Amino acid sequence: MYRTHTCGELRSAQIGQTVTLAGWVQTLRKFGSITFIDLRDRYGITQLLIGEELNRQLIDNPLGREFVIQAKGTVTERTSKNPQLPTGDIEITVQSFSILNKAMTPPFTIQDETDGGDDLRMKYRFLDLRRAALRKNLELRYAVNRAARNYLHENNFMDLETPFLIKSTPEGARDFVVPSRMNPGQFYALPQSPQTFKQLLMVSGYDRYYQIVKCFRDEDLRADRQPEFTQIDCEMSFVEQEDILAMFEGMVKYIFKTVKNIDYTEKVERTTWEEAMWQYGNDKPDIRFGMRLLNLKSAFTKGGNIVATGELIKNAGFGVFDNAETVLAIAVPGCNEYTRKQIDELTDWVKRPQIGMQGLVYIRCADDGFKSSVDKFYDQARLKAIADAAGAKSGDLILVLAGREERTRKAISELRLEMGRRLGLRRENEFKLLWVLDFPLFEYAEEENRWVARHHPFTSPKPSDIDVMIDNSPVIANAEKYLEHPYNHIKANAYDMVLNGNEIGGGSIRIYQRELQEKMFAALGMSKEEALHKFGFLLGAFEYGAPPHGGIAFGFDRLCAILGGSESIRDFIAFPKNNAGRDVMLDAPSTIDEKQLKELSVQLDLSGRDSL
RNA sequence: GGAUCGGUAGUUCAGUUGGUUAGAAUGCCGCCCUGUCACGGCGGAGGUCGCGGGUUCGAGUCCCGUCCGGUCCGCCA
Repeated sequence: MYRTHTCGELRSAQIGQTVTLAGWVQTLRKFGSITFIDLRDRYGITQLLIGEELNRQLIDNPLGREFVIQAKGTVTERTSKNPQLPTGDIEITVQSFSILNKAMTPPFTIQDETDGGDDLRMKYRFLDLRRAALRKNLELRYAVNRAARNYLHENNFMDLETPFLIKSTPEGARDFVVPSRMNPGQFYALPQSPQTFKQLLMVSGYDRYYQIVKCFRDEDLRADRQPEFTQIDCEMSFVEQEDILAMFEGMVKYIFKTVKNIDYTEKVERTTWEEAMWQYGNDKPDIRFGMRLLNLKSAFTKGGNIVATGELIKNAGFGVFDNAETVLAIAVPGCNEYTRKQIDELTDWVKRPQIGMQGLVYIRCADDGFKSSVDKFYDQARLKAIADAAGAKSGDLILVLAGREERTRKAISELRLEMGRRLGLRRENEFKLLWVLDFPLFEYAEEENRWVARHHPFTSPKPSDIDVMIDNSPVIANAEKYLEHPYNHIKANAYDMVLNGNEIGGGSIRIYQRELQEKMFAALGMSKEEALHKFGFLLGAFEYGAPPHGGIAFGFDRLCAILGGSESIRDFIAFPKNNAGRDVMLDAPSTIDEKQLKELSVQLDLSGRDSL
């Protein structure tokens, strides 16, 4: 037997017992004739005491960090206890020990505060994973996994596996492809999600399906995006949107309770996509704080009333505002004392290429009036009107951005998040859920001059919009005026769940009738033949009794990262890829040899590429 | 595809206006130490300053190119 106990479980209750432990040497502390060893495993750290006699063994067989050893000894009360360790009241007075395996000195310290950089830790991921910080992340991941499974199991969902080698359908993200040896010249694709399979399972009558499953997308990476990632993928039959929302806010609340012991009792807030864009400039707003947008150029709804804010800035001779497509403002609470330097710094912040604004207008609100960078153009009365419309109070600082519609909206949305962060309004241990509903069904793809599905092509339109879709041609006659095309206003039965400004899940009520699905494919510019070739199996299935159905998928890695209080999902994946999609430990991807290529009937053409 | 920051000891970093033998901390090695737990004390080893080219009497430092890594935009739910 290698061990009788783990390194995390012995307490003063076991004093006197003879035990055997096995683990890794975290640290050695030598004192002439005695040595202390912190022995570590997955469960914790226990101190070993090597006495005078045994200590001589260490001269011939010296120990080092990360050696794997086994030690037999007596659980003893410590003369000086360590309150920072759960096992800190006891130590093992070692009677005998043996080295199970030596270890090279690790390239970085295996401690909570490691001295290793990201790249190095990625290369030696197996060492990094020994650190308690990463271990806790993976434990949290497993806890979320179990909670989701428990909840879904209790609600009659069935975990059904779907294939990874499937058919490429170039809609949405780029596919990873796999050449087929037995079918020369042909390729499988790895699934971007099990979407069509779960819909087919609904047709088959498995009315509640789920899977915690890997999905693959060949797109550029981010801190919160990996080429292979895990989804909690779910689908239900005989449901309307309300049923799905209720079921899955239930799941997220259950995960909160089980994993974080948080009672999320309040109702999950809801907003429409349009409202979210108006109020936050963003379809995944962080609603832990207010600071909503004021549109100074066009009308907006306030308490059901349309307020024509355009009047607030008109006819003042300020060209920047007059010529801008849109002018958006936020009232930052308590910041009217920002110095010139601080405002200059903010101005530089919005001028960075990632934000891309030309400048920043400010209005300081104080009891004795307003002070702004546009005093030349706007008198006190008008500044007050703007401040009132923005809901600014004395002591606030109003920040205004002007420019092209989309860019300015994105910029003010980023600025709002940045100010929220600076003011500490994005509290790490506060969790706020939000449903964003009624997404547009289509999105205009400029390069292709056609409509693309905003969610995916299986999403159903709102019932009231079905006729709009049926009765109108998707053809965009005038690309300049795509905004006015009826398709631009069609809303989908699609919903996203947003947590603290992160999209954690999204789904829709699906199309389940062949005719409407065909219309959808046609709207996306697909010919009948093409649709049949790509999705004939699904269209066919819809003719054999497809039930109404819908579903949702949660980004599992991202959910774990947020619950763990981290921005980066890499720390919650055992073996992640780096920024360039490489596994630096395996050094993958890599070239394959000629023989393999030949078997696959694949020829490489790397002309025009800088390197392999 | 683009922007931006970084690459100096095993590791994390400092290195001023271009100027002697490139530093610190930590890790590693050796000696001392019976109560430490970030142990302590003394000593030591350890560098192609990512790579290539250029400017200069002289380059870690300036310029050009390139590779690698982080973050972001585009892309992607």
